[in-house]
Amino acid sequence: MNIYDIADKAGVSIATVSRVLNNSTNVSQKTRQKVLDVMETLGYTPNAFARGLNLNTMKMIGVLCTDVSDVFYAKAVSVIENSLRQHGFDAILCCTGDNIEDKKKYMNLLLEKRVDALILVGSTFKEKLDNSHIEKIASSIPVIIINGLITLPNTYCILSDEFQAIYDNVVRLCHKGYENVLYLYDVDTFSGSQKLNGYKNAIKDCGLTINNDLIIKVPKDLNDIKEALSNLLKKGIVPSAVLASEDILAIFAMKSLTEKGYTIPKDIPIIGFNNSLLAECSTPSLTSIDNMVGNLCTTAVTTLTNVFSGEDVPHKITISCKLVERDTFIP
Amino acid sequence: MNIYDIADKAGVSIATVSRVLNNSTNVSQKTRQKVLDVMETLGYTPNAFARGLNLNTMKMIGVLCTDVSDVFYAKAVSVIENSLRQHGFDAILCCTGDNIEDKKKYMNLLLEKRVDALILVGSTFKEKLDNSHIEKIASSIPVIIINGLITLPNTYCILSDEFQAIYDNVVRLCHKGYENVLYLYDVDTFSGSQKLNGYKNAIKDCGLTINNDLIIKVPKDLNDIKEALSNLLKKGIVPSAVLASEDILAIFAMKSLTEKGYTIPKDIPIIGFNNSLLAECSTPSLTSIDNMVGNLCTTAVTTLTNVFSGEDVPHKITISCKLVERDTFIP
DNA sequence: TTGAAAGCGCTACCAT
DNA sequence: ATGGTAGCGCTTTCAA
Repeated sequence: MNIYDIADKAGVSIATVSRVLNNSTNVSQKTRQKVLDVMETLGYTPNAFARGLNLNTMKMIGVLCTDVSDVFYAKAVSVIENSLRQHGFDAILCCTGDNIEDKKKYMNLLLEKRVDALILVGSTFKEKLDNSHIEKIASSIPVIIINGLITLPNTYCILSDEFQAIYDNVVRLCHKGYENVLYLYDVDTFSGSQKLNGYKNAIKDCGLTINNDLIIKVPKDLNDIKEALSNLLKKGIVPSAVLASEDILAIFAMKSLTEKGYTIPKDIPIIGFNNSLLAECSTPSLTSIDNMVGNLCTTAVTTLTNVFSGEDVPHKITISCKLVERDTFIP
Repeated sequence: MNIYDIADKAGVSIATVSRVLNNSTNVSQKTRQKVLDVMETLGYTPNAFARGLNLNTMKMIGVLCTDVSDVFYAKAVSVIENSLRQHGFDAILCCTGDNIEDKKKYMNLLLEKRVDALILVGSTFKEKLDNSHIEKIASSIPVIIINGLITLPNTYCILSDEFQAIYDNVVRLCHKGYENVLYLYDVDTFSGSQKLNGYKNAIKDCGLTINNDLIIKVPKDLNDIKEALSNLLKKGIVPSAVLASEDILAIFAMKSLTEKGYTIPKDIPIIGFNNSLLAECSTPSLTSIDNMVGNLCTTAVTTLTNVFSGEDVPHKITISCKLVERDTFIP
């Protein structure tokens, strides 16, 4: 069934039907109602492809992340999807995994689907790397990057100030006398390096020297973390506090240290990052830095709609984090 | 830029360009290469809307769930998206929330986008309720339902055998002497009632009587659960074991009971459901029933592709769960 | 206020 | 193997 059928039954032209469909003002109330009635009784649904072909948009946004099953990305995608919908957009989800070639491939697939924009969540693209590809995309549609920084025309970055958050908390720990702060992280994304820099700068600014044994890169796996901590302790190094780039790392560290006889937080306070559900579920519950993912994502969508409406939009917006106090560290 | 531009530059007709685009065999190797070269140098991207208008498909599937930020749905959506992509489909994500009117609205939006099928994850629709709406949709596109049961033409249900899983574990607990098994749940979805029935039937089949005080419906909130358990204990009822419809409920119950001086699992063993990351993160780690969400979702996608290729597909596929043993209950 | 008709960019059928 | 052309269902301009 199409616009012609409706026009026939209603005794008007397809132009009029189209006008009704698009809420055009130039239709008499009587005609409009007649057309609407016919649509209703026939159960007509406009064809979005034909519409898209004319308007060159189907109001769809491509949302890319490495993996929605990760709690952080899941929350982000959830908020993004809801905000987009409130603005009349659908979200095409694309979980790319870590491989950079796959990412490019998937971006191209989304481009072929003629999405109106791309939102990259926690892109693992680092500055200076592979910008050519993003550049090509940004030349045709806006690209919003959440927790990633790329300086190119038509790209907009929404960042949580992870550098500052880590910096502040390391400084705080140092000032409370915890000078051997162990830092755990797992990936070298933009976000990852921001955090790591926060740690390093804080250590320096506290007048301490960076001990590379206290900076451990380790996968999100309990056994790997147990092993890493065993090795550390074997070297005779006992961390005075632990800070992790993600809650799960902090929790696994807590489990490992508890197993080795340390009491958390009495012996070793621990701080996680993301303030995820995991933080609430662990025992003792995990003090964690909240990266304000909800804010980040709604800001991203607002930014996007502003771009669409031709407003002057800043290239970079930074949102501060906040510490959520629970049992593993009380400031 | 369109197919005409390519045809011009390559000195062929648009028909030939279209053939190259669609990998038709009736093109000489020489012509094909020439056209491909032109496409490459001009950076041509075919217009999916025009293509969709002709073929009446853009190879997109609507994926509905209440909320992707929930760990279970996140995992499900992740697997579904990946499987769909392997079959050349994109996933339009739609988080509906719990409101049934919203669900209907969103389903209609997806229909308007002319998706090729709908996958409902953990629908809260109950049998006999609101089938008319699904029926209408299923009359135009296939509807796959994960952990929900609706018997209608062109609907296909992929279920995890949650009834049996709960049943078996309650029976197991009873046989080990734990006769006052507390059952915690939070929602009355199809899935929810399957589990509850499993509990009730098991209690009966063990020759015990159902004690309604031991069946508690409570939100996924630590304080609510603390309060519910306090009330239970005040009545003088101490559960001999706890079974929960979701890991998070089990974990909060564990926290509450630990706080009240009980030792888990020595005093009270606990079993969760979903085998989520939370189970691994809690202390002690949570024994949990794995609902095989990965299997469920890949089966759903396979089922869908079979429907598309016109194969004879069963209306209902049930996949059994399995108990993953950790520290809170060792059978 | 309404209608006629020209696209939008592609696919697929029919010729050649 | 290639080209011509009629749609696909809609929006939008121009006329009336």
